[in-house]
Amino acid sequence: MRESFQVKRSISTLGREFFARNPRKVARDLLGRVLVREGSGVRLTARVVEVEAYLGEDDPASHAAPGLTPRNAVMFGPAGFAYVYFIYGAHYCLNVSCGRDGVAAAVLFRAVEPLEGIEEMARARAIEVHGPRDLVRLTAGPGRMAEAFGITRARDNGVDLTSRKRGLWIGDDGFRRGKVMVTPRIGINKAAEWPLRYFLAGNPFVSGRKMA
DNA sequence: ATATCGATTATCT
DNA sequence: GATAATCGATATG
Repeated sequence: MRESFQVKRSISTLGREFFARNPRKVARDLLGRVLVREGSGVRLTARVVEVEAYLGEDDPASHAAPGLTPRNAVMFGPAGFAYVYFIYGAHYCLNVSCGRDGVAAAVLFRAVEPLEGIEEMARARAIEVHGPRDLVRLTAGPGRMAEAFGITRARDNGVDLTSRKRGLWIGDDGFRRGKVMVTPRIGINKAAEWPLRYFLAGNPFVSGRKMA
């Protein structure tokens, strides 16, 4: 069977070494990878199209800026683990820890493009998907994609995203990303100019401004 | 298309 | 007691 006839490609996990690097590099290389939720019912998969790097204690915008606390502990630990926080009394957001054990760093997942399990995601979001507009609103934005994947702090904070054991992981399906755009991060007041937001140029599921 | 605003709570000062 | 890595609704051009 020729490659072009293949509909579903197998997905391989990303190893610890992938995440144990500078968060800027991890952020850029995460674009085009696949977020997977499985283990209870239908498998959910979605392509990562927008992320932001958070540099740790020296980054005023990072939750790690005040130093180690119970909330941000995962970011100070080894790379490849889920840091989930709750914000504005309403939304969960998913990050993955990066860099060296003992040094805080993370990448925030801001938007994904749904691949499998769209009906399940819509149910989790409590919205109906009819046109392309609704589809974008399903997973474009950190709070939205977290809700679509049923991510909560109680359930997912501290989960090892390099392992399939807990049913939430990051994989590679062989997709070759196109052009990457870099802009300042969204929704922050401190260090607002730092160019640490990365997204796939032209992808409709990217949230916020789509120009550099 | 851009702007402004309210909701709602875990977390830290 | 103030703040926040957001979202959805409403208002206006």
